[in-house]
Amino acid sequence: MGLSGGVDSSTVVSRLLAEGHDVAAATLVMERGGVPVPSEEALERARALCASLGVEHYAVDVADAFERRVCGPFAEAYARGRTPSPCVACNRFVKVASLIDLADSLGCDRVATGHYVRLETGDDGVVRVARARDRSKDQSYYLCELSPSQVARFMAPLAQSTKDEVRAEAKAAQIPAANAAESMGVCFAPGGDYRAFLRERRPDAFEPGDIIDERGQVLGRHGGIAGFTVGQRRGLDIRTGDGPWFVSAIDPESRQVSVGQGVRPTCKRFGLTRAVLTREPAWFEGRQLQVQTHYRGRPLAARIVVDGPESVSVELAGDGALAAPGQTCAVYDGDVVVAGGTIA
RNA sequence: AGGGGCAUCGUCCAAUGGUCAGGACCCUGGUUUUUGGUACCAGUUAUGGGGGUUCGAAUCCCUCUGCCCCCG
Repeated sequence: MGLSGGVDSSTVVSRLLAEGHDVAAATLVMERGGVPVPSEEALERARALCASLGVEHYAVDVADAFERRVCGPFAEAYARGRTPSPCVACNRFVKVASLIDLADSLGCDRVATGHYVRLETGDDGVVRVARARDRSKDQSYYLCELSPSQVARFMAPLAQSTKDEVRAEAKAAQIPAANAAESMGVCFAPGGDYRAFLRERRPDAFEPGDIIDERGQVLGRHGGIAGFTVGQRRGLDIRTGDGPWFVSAIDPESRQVSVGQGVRPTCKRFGLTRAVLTREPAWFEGRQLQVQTHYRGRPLAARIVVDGPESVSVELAGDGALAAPGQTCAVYDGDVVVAGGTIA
């Protein structure tokens, strides 16, 4: 059981116990810039909770994996003019991966977290991640790149719960974290300031460059490509007075940020790399599915063509979507995640 | 050293002589959010200077300054 020390995971521990499971809890810890993540308080809450419940608790240092699978790629992506989705990578390569490793060493069958997702068994007998009953908290997007073998061992005790129910349950069970604040922002950048983190690690991504329109006209200067994302509007400081401008492309070689005027730049089609598929390629053929290019994004009707083992093409049926290279795109069949990948 | 035109938020524009000079973009802040962005909400900033007419001037008159255009 992954126990961060927050409300959700704390509630999951007591719930699993109540259901009669033999539970061991693990808090994944690391140090970022001299600051412990999660906080000392959260770790202490987790320890205290386990002590009071009689649950074994482990603090697992995941600093190495986090650096290699999340932080490193995060900085690298920005330096290449892309916009990474660190939480998706973290869930797959750090959180769930570490928990499974620990489960193996302890002889545990399954791993659980406090994610708001549901698990659904398909007509082919394969278990997949699906949207939580509480749609407003649904985190299936963040778990869309879990491998099938990971999902097979995954448990999602909060699948049917709402946040309010969890808070009430935590309160009733006298869990100290009941009133803890929601986490937000990148966990590894102090104060959530990812740009300060990047500036220190990749100063080259903060070299000034030109802001140009589609005809190559220079409209302004910028303070580094790491400050921009395709689709971004604010921060360009373009004062033509005739409508907003949006970032349409970022070129790391020339350090040029291209912008277009008027409406948000949307893509009708784009490719996914490092895609994780939970269906056979043939299954996708001609099938009407939905894609989501942001955690809070609306699912959009689309077709998927599998081009290779980890490569697919997405073709939107409607007006297109804001698709920033480097971001995660989740593919749904209704409520069920059938694929996930990185926007090319 | 002829003639004509224009000067309003940071930018681009609006305002029959009459409510706190309006909007868009930018910017700032907030909401939302286990990424970045988007979206939504809110907010700051202006009548080039000086005179005059009028109860009242962004608006009419004079002048200074600065731009633009046409003809020499």
